Amino acid sequence: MSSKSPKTARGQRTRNKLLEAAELAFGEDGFHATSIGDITRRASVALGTFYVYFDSKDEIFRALVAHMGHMVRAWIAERVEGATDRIDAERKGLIAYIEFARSHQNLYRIIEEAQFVAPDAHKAHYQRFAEGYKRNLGDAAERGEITEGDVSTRAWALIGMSVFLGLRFGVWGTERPAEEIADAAIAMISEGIRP
Amino acid sequence: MSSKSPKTARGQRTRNKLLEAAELAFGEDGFHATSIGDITRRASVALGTFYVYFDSKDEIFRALVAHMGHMVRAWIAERVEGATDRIDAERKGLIAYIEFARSHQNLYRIIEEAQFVAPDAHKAHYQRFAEGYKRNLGDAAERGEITEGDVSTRAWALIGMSVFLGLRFGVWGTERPAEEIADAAIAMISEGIRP
DNA sequence: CAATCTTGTGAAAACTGAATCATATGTCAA
DNA sequence: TTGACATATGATTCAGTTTTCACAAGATTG
Repeated sequence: MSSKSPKTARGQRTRNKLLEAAELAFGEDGFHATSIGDITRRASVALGTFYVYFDSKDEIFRALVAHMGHMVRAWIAERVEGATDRIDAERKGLIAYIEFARSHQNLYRIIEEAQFVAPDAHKAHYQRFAEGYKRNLGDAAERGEITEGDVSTRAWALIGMSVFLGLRFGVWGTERPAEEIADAAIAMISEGIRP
Repeated sequence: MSSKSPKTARGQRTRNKLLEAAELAFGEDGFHATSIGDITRRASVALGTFYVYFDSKDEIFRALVAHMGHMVRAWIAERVEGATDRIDAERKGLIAYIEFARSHQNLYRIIEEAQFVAPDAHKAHYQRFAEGYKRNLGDAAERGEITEGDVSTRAWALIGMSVFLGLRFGVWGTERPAEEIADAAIAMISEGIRP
């Protein structure tokens, strides 16, 4: 019952303005360096208006994490669509992840910062990811598209790989095409590095 | 010239007490939720004493990140010693990393939180890691212990893998032995998942 | 065009915690 | 024992922050 949901279209609009402003502010300056005033200033509303829609800074941050979660999943699902097999899907998924990091650096940071601002939300985010991964890997193994193996370890390893490649080649530097990175990484995963 | 280094053994002792207290406090409550008072209370010194040795909260945090960096590298180097080849070294290194996360959860968190508190220190930490990785992978490929491939992508992928496996199976849960996780992950990396 | 509901306002209250500083205490060498 | 320097103290200052609240404005309904 915490967040007060708007009853009219105008209210909905204002709430959205606040969410968009918060996304920018948190993404650029981080959670702690961002004040409610920073958010309302960007949204061009008065300070008090914030508390019409959110109970606290924490709450808007959580709302943002959930929102980002949907975005990443939708972004990737869209781009993995039509993959010929699991390995192709992994490749397309990794390209999508790096490109998401690249084009949504703010959202990417917010998800990572959640580890310290809203640990439960962060954990839930990655656990949801891991569940999907495990199911996909298990199904693929049954269909014989990949070898059998510990799906849980594989899932978390692949997630970590994606997150760090996204950080390094999506956020810190964008000098190399996402495809190139994904091809190298997926080659390692699919063929292995043993000669 | 910023941090005031102690001139006597007593001073050195107090400085260390502060560092240890800060490690506990930051590890348990996070950077922002920890006040200087929390640190000095744990160290059993007065508030003002903090500023005898450190210029700011930021500075002690950075000192801690650097310190942790040394610890992880030493911890891993010690445990990788005597590996028969690169793949064996990767396996031993991953076990070591997960066990480090498990037995030094505070330090592990501090390094991760650095991404938002002292981004440059965080970046430097992982870049240093990546350099070592790249060199090792390159050398191993030359010796024919592993296939040729893009060392940079491989390095960052392996780092991400380690970090997330450390988080999931070292910090969030310790229900499975580190060896089991490492074996599964290294099997994937060395043999690949293509049937 | 009231009456009523929702939405918007910004000054001010209540609070937080980092950093300072004048002063006190400990240590040691001459 | 004295002087000089390093170390320790914590109340106070200072620069914010979040949150509240009494009121104003806008929208909608009968």
